[in-house]
Amino acid sequence: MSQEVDVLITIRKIIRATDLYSRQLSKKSGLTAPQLLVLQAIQEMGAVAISRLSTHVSLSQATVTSILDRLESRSLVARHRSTMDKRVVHATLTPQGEAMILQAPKPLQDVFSAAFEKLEEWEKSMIVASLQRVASMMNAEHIDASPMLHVGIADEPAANTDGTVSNPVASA
Amino acid sequence: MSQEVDVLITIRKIIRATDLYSRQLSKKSGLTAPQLLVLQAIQEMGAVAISRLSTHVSLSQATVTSILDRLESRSLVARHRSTMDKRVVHATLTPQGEAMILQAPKPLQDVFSAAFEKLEEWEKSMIVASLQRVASMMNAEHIDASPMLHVGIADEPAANTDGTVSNPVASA
DNA sequence: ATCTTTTATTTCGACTACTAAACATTCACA
DNA sequence: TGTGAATGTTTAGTAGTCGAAATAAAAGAT
Repeated sequence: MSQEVDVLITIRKIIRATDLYSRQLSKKSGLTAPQLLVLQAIQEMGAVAISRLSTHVSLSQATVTSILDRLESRSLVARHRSTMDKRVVHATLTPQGEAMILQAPKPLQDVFSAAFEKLEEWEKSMIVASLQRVASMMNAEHIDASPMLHVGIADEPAANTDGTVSNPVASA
Repeated sequence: MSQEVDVLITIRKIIRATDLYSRQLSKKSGLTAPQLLVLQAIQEMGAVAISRLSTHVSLSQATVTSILDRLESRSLVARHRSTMDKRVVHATLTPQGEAMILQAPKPLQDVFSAAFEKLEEWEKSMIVASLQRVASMMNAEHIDASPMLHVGIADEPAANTDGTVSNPVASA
């Protein structure tokens, strides 16, 4: 079987495993993977604008907003409108948020983390590099670039004529 | 930032790219990736029970049901209750469904393949190996381990040969 | 024959995720 | 200074996704 197919199948598995893990995480700690990811990003970056946050975690602003809604309703994060620029909203961790993050499982399942940590440095780097390569190959500009050449219906050019992804988060 | 987090974030990017591609597909052809996948499966398998369908496309029955709802509301597929066993529902393509499938683009494969093919052999191998490494580290048996349904599968001969969590409906 | 278990599908609730559009502000510049 | 473009966030609407619970029907057991 071809390597391309291997790649796609494997990606499918990873996506599925990630999703299942997220549900499992949620059952255990009350936080889904994206919620935890956002929480950690805030911890890392301090009071941070939503837009920076969304870029950092590779989710659209709208998605981050809805994740923050849930986190805020549970008092794990707080929003503060910036006084400098009143368009901007900064997210911060509440003490409960800090506490939550400390006791929460690691972002990927413990087993994965443990396994990953044990790898040789070169292998970890290789994995990170490979994933990033795949991500960039699948990335919007590529997807957008040669988009539906094979389509039967190619009635119009790519979604965005300017060639960018039309999302507010901008390229990754 | 830790490599572990890099891995997570990169996976998110890959998931996102996949999703974006599906939306783009939907704009062009009116079908999202999962819808197309289901449609193709029906074409391939003829009048097919929902459960067989869901196994085939690796989605839960609940998910397939909701996808079918949309396809049915657009008259692309039809459901027929089996007369043999009245619990069973068979899905079939309507003529419109057949027509749709003929002019629909292929799923992600082609786009990705185009980029992938251009890589050096060593790089392709590296990517495949890395992805598989990740998938196996995230593997179903680990994920399946804690939820609560590790019924008898504790030291089982592994979940599935393909590494996916066997259909939740079937297991347990 | 009836009661119980198993199997097939749908419904429900929750979450992630996106785009597009609505708002609110700020900025640029005539 | 005023107006229109740009920027940051939220809202609205649609999909996909799952597990769990609800139905419905068939099979098995007593």
